[in-house]
Amino acid sequence: MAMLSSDRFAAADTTYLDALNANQRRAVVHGVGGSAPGPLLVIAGAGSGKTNTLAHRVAHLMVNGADPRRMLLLTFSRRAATEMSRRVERIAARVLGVGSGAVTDALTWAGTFHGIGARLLREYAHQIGLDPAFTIHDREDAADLMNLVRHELRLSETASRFPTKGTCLSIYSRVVNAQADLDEMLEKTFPWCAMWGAELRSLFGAYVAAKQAQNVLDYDDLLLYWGAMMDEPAIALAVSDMFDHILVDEYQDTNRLQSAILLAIRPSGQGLTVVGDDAQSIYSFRAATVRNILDFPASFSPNAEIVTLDRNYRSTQPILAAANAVIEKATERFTKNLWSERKSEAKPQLVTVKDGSDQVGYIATSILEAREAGTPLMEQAVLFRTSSHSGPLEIELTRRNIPFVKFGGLKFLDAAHIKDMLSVLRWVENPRDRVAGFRVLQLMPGIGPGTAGRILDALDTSSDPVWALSEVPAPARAGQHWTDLVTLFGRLSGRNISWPLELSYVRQWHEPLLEAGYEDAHIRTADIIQLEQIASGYPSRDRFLTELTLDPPDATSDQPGVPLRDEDYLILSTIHSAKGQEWKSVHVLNVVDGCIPSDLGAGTTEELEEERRLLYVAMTRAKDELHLLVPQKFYVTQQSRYGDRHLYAQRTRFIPRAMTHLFDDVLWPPVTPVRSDLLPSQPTRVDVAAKMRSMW
DNA sequence: CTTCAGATGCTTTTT
DNA sequence: GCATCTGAAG
Repeated sequence: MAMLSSDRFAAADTTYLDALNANQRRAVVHGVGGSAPGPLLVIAGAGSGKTNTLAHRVAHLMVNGADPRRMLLLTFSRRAATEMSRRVERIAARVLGVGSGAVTDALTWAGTFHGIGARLLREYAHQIGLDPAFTIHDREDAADLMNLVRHELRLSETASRFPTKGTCLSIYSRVVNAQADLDEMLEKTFPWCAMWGAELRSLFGAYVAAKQAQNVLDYDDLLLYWGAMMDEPAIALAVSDMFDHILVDEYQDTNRLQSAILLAIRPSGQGLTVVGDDAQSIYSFRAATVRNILDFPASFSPNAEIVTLDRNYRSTQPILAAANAVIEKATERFTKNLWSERKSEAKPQLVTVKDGSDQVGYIATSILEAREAGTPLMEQAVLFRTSSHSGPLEIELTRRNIPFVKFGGLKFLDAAHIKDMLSVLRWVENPRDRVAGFRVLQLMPGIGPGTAGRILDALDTSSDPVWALSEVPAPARAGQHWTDLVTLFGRLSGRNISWPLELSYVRQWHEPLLEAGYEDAHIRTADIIQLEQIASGYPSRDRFLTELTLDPPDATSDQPGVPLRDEDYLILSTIHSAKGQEWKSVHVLNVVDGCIPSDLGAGTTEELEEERRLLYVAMTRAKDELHLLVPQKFYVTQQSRYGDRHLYAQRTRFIPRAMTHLFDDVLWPPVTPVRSDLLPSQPTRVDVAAKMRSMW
């Protein structure tokens, strides 16, 4: 990237700035050209060209001599990072005349907090007493480990019921991410578990010890260890020194731990830019706090500069008027109303339907009509609060042959047989990882928790796990599976097989177990073939495991095989996963009390406010057409105590009667007879480890 | 110790 | 409706 040296472009053509409005331009050029720009906060409303502005700033910095390899770009997901790189590429290519890919390749430090954390931790592992070969537990693995520890401590045998593994992990995670006190957190957020304070503390202590013994980190550790690492001045200095510019996207969804890390890298705020919108803060369940944005300016002296982007380029004025009305009722708000010049007569639609099946029928019909009118499926989306709400719709779409891709909810990687395969790889990569080993061993007939535990104990005490495994007396009923596993383990550990060929060896071992263990083995085999395809996109086993855990493929599709097909398809997404996206036409499912706001989220005022912002985020995804669906009756499943039942639903409280004039009221099906075919059917310098332990 | 059957209880959203 | 837990049989 030597060709990006500064002087050559000092007088470069900056016409790309002309396309920006005044505030966007202020954000883009802030401090550029001076010695070091001071901290900058960009409050960017929905659809205000946030990504574009950020991309322009990155490009502008580069045009003015900044080295892209010394830029840290923290985004919310890797999808956002890719999108950002793509746009920077386009702008920079135009101005600098650099070939395609050159810029993106140079922006090496672009990713999520967790992803960047993992990279830095591997790099500095030796200095903080961490084995750089650590493996990473996703949420489910972490819960499994929590469960093992929970049983070891005999907490499952308490007289009254102890919180489940998932709840324990949520509490732990929340405490860590909010940097809060356990007892306070229990009191405030998990009152029904408050009686278990002491037990939870000891559980968490043992959990942390187990993670350390097994050389695994969970998601939270990636931030926690990174943060702790920054407490060591020498390391903090070294890390700070790697970057000239740090840009953070979606700052409203960062938590205290993340902001602490950021401030540790840049106490002065020099070269630091954060972008966010408090009206779109929807991740407080993950301990994100809007205080990060509010407190940002005053964290530095002189204070950070603030630029507000309130012109919306996405939606028509009637859609924006409705969205503004919804968010206006928020009890606490800091950003201004958005405005747009996109005139339109069409108000957003408030569609009342009888029940869930009419809702699905309306959507399918409306989507096909829009497609006939020239809006391809890819320009349309259906959004919902909870992943499971899309179930009936998915059935109907499949029935009508409408292809779709779904974001959010259950992931490809969560399927049991995929986890089985990955566990084999993880166990080989890190034989101390008991969760992985436990899972692999129990796949074989005749091996249950007891036997698996003893085998793992034997491995733990040995310095050569491959040898130790071959010394274990073969469990009788496991038969050929056992000897094959020992061979496989030895082969993969020896690294004699090239990646991704390894995976097909694992498959060969796994196949007979798959066929014996699952009724629908042949469907699952297709998934495993797809897994092999995904694997071929990664250079090595460890990269594959790490990046797959940190950045799992987030879409599932109705058709097996190639995940992203060329043909047209509809987008189904949770509102959370729709963050940052936009479509011409948007349908929102179940805009009724009990869904938005969710029953579970209607407890405290804060939770309720977050649900309001969620509806706001959903509405502001739409460019031209917005349909909010209000089924009058809807079916509730899996409710505690009362079982399944029908509920008579009310329109969401966030759109009271006084607000309905901003919408067109639609009743569906219309009173006129409907064609029957349209009716729906159905060397250690800091002992970070000790620090972690002493927390509990 | 494993395995299976029946009982029990519990749910959002994601890195 | 599902996953998880418990208890009894093999």
